[in-house]
Amino acid sequence: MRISDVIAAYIQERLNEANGTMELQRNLLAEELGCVPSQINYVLTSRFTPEQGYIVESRRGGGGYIRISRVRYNTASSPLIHLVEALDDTLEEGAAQRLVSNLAAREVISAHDARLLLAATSNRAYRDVEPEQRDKLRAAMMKQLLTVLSL
Amino acid sequence: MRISDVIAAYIQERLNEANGTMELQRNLLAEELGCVPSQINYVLTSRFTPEQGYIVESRRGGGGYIRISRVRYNTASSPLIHLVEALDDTLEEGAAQRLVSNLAAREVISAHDARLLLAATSNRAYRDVEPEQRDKLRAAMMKQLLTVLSL
DNA sequence: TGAACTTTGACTATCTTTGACCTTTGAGGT
DNA sequence: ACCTCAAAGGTCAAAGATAGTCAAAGTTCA
Repeated sequence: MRISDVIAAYIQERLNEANGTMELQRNLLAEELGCVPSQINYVLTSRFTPEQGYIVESRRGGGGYIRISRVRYNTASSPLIHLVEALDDTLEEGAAQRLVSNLAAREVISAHDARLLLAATSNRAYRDVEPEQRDKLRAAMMKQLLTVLSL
Repeated sequence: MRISDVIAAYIQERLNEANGTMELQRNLLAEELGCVPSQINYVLTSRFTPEQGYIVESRRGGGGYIRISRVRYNTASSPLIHLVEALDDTLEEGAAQRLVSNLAAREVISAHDARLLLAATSNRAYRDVEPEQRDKLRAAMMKQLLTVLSL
């Protein structure tokens, strides 16, 4: 198993326990999990982005910390609407996969719909599209589908 | 026996053992079976396509993998399988719409899934794709999605 | 014998891990 | 108040680990 996944799982776990917000000390956690400190940053930038519904704040110096919070979606207005607006107009395959897994993990979409979204945004369906156009197509596709799901 | 057949047989075997879904590591398998890694791709693209009832997903980089799933051939979903096999590799927007409506009317797919399929195969999402490529993309997309629906 | 299928390998794309070097901040001494 | 500096965290690029693409060369078969 990738060490990145271990780190991500650890953070998720603590977010669950603590009602959606947690703090950690980078060097301590790195030592505990047996990785270099900057790997924590890698995990944060690749899997806990605003696009995926997380806010990361931090502070350096003595008593420094990294705070991670899950954005709370109030169920009144569909979180998907905001997400669609926030999405860039280009989306890489890996980013799409992470986004979908995240929505499924947070039960914003069903596992069934997640499979469809994954298939619809995978490069496998895009063989006849110029590689330079794929990320734009993927973004447009994702927005279309999320919009349908938000109705 | 062709090496491609050996690879295909190996995958089938493991799919049988494992209830229709398996993961492999390309380089490891290539070494084990004594072929170049790209030959695995050849086998996957020639014999494990949606037309033949398979979904292939993968991930590169450290901890990468290739996951192959076979659709279930239960009677409820078999109309979809036959349909995917029969579909041409080009599909116009109107034809896609009629196809989806028809499937929904016959209750082969749910109204919910029908809305997603329509969105995913509508020209609205295809703005960045060369017009000449759109019908091929639409066909590939339809096949991927119908295959996922029959999983 | 020509079209279709298979085999290979060089090159590319993507994701992860690591480490050297940089910046910020609070604490304590003066 | 001001200075200094150790204790955080941040950045970035290189190296490592996988998988994907493509076209040339070889093989098979109707």
